[in-house]
Amino acid sequence: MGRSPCCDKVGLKKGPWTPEEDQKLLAYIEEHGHGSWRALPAKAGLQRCGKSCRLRWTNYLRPDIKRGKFSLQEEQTIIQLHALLGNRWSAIATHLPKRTDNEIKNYWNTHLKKRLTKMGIDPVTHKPKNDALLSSDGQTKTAANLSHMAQWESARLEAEARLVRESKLRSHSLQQQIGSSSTFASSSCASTSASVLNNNNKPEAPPPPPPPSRSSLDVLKAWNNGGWLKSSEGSGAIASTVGASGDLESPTSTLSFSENAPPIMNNAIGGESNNNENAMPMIEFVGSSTTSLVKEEGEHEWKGYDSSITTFSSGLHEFTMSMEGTWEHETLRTNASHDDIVEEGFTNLLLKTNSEDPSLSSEGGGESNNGDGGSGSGSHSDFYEDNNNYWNSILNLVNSSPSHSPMF
DNA sequence: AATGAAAACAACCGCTTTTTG
DNA sequence: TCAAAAAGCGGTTGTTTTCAT
Repeated sequence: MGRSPCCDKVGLKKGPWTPEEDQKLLAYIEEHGHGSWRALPAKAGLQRCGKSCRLRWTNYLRPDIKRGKFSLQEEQTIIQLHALLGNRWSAIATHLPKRTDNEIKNYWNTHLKKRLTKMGIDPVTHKPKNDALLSSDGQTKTAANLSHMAQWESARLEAEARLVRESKLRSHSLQQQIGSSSTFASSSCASTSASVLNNNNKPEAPPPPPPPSRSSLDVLKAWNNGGWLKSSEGSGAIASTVGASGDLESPTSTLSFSENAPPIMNNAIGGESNNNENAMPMIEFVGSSTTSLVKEEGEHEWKGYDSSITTFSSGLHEFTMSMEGTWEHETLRTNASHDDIVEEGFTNLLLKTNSEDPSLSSEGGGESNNGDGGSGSGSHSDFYEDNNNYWNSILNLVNSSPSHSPMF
């Protein structure tokens, strides 16, 4: 059937926006809301296509976005979430208050990607580039398994997120039916502003449903709280313990999975078959993660990031890790250039081996229930620990996402 | 001071997904 | 139910700025 172009391109201006154009667009939206983007340019007296106006508004003119340099914390967040989510910029953006996906994407492409590359880390896989050189069996195998694990978990989280979102939507519509109103916290920046401004035409329009990544977080949080394992142990029903820990506003939702047989991973870590129960490598973060983010009222700058000791255990491994040392940027900040800080901070974050900190050493190798002990288990390779540290830090990040962020 | 290269940023393009009538 | 419109999203390109020579 084909689709009509978003606008007829004849006579429409392209390229950078002028202050005058910005002013026109701002003034029009402030007064009328954007309504239909297609119709907006004519009404606002702009020689632009509606899509261009929408992008300009979404990425630059909206009052609720922050411009300017990314903080170290933001950079860390981006890197960690990119490791988890890949190039899903909009999902990443929901974790960074007031930042747009476009800005994050650009920042990644122009700064962070290069920086990681420079550090010898593949920005796509977030693994050291010399993987290939990790010749021998165990390490390569471990790397492969971790990669599988990450991919599998990512896919699983997506599926989870969908289900949780659907569940919440149902829950929300039910609430609406019974007259309950506005239990939603603000959604993502974009949808928030859009929903507000859309009110011009449809003042009664309900706020948009929470973004999927919110659900992803919920799942992670639930998972992180141990609820995942606990609830899934018996029946395969997965109870999302959202809100159970008291740090989330949304109601508890319970879902059931028909697929009680998750995709079989190419063995769990270490490649051992681990009884019947662990066709998939469950990872449990045994709840001592005390990481917290403190956000100052009125400004969305992370003021601190407590160190934490997190026990990381999978069905096969258990580690106790301290994130201490990772967040020393406040000190570093005073003594080094931004890039130096980042180099240091990220290097510590991503590559720091446990050898520097006794508490980082794998607790008894953690492999208490690992009968394998084979490749890579005798001594955790640095790579292995690095990976766990890395992924743990990602989940710590997710776990510590403020419940009142726009994400929620 | 001039110039070319690299970096950074802003915007566009085109595809996909969601919404609406 | 279906088609069109709108919005979302990620990749890419074009322009501007900065830096090195």
